[in-house]
Amino acid sequence: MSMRARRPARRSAPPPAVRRERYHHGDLRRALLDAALRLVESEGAPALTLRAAARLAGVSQAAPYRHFADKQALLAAVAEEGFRAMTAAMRRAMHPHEDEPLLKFRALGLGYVEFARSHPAHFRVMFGPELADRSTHPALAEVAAEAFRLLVASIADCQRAGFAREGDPEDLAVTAWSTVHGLSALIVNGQLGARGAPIDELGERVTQNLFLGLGPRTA
Amino acid sequence: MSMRARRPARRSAPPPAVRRERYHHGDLRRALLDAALRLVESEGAPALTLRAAARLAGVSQAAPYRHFADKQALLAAVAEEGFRAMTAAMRRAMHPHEDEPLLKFRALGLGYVEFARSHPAHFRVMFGPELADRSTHPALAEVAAEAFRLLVASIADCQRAGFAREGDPEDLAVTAWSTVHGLSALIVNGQLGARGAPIDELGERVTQNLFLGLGPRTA
DNA sequence: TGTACATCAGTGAACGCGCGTTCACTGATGTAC
DNA sequence: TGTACATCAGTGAACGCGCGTTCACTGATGTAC
Repeated sequence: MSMRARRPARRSAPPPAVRRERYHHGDLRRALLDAALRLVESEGAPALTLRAAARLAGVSQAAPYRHFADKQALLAAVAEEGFRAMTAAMRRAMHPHEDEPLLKFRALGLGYVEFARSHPAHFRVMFGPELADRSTHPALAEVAAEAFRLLVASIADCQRAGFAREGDPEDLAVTAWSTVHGLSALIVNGQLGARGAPIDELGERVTQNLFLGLGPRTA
Repeated sequence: MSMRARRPARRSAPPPAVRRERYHHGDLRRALLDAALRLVESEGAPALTLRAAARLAGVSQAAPYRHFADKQALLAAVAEEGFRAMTAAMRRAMHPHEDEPLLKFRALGLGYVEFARSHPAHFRVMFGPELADRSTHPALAEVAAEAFRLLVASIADCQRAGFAREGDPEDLAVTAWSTVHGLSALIVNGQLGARGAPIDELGERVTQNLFLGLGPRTA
């Protein structure tokens, strides 16, 4: 017997999604996703299991299968949320620099690193090997592509303003992405521990170098 | 009863490490490490378990505990081997360019990326979150530090030759490291799949950009 | 407005699995005498 | 050279665990009439 009280339904429209004394959840998919995010953030990626998410959402361990085909599907949904949050964070960071393409570009990079720093496990899920094949997760592929487009556009802006050297912006974008992604990965996995500069400054310094590096060549 | 034949010992010195019809292995530590490397390379990091390594080495599942305190210790040993191999690969790549600091530097970067490309799972173990805390694995910390020193020295060479701009070489090294590490991570985790340039060329292009970027500023 | 019923989101129990680790043990080694 | 014995690298069985997934089921919903 369950410890959950069984009360008669009170209305037929979905509830405010807070009550959980009912047989039907209302929005279990959303609740599972939130639980999964909480798990990833607080316990790390390996703690993200279907069973743990169900537990945290207060439903039976078989319930998630009504909303996610399998574990990968939940993982992909978590990554998708991650890309959305990251893109939003980068946009927020860029916003104050609307008229200065180079500062805007740098803010984007700092936003990327800052997102990784504050959501390390989430970052790992987003870029981890489990989801390397995105062909089965088109929604994930799309949000990831959108983040990349933001970067390419920012570089193209710099080029138009004469602040970045010529060339295929996608090409420069891969370099810039590599730099901020690498810094993020190194920080997140503790590889820069005892290195001279405090972590806070690394983002500044590295993006500063990157920013110098992408400038137009005078030679 | 074991299916292994029991024969009387034939000599007391350690055997050529190939025979395995004896009760004592001879160099089980080495054999377990080799098994672990094989597992990581062929099945990926999650396949690396103490039991699987024991199986592959042909010993009981409890045997590894005579040589590794726990699973982390085996993992750390695998990562250590990885750093050694990577450093060796980079040195090999740099060798032909002994007198051209900038080419040498670039070869180092390409060597890094190439190592990651050809040993993706090993690369993940080396930089993964499981081993983020190296304080308990001093040997691992040392080989990792050596790789970083190689990079710093290469940058200092470039500066001395006037091919790289001024500044703390460690600072520039973190930028360069971020770039090659990021590119490696993105490639290894399949994030650059459909992107324009074939993977082969990405290393060339990105290191070329990096290389331009670190050059002395004329402005 | 009232009711039969199809739909489907949940339940709870079970499956088989492989893992890390511990334990008391035994076989082989090599050293002290 | 021969032997007793301490050492220790292996064995094999077992522990408890949590996982993904499946199954037959039941309770609630909301629609057709």
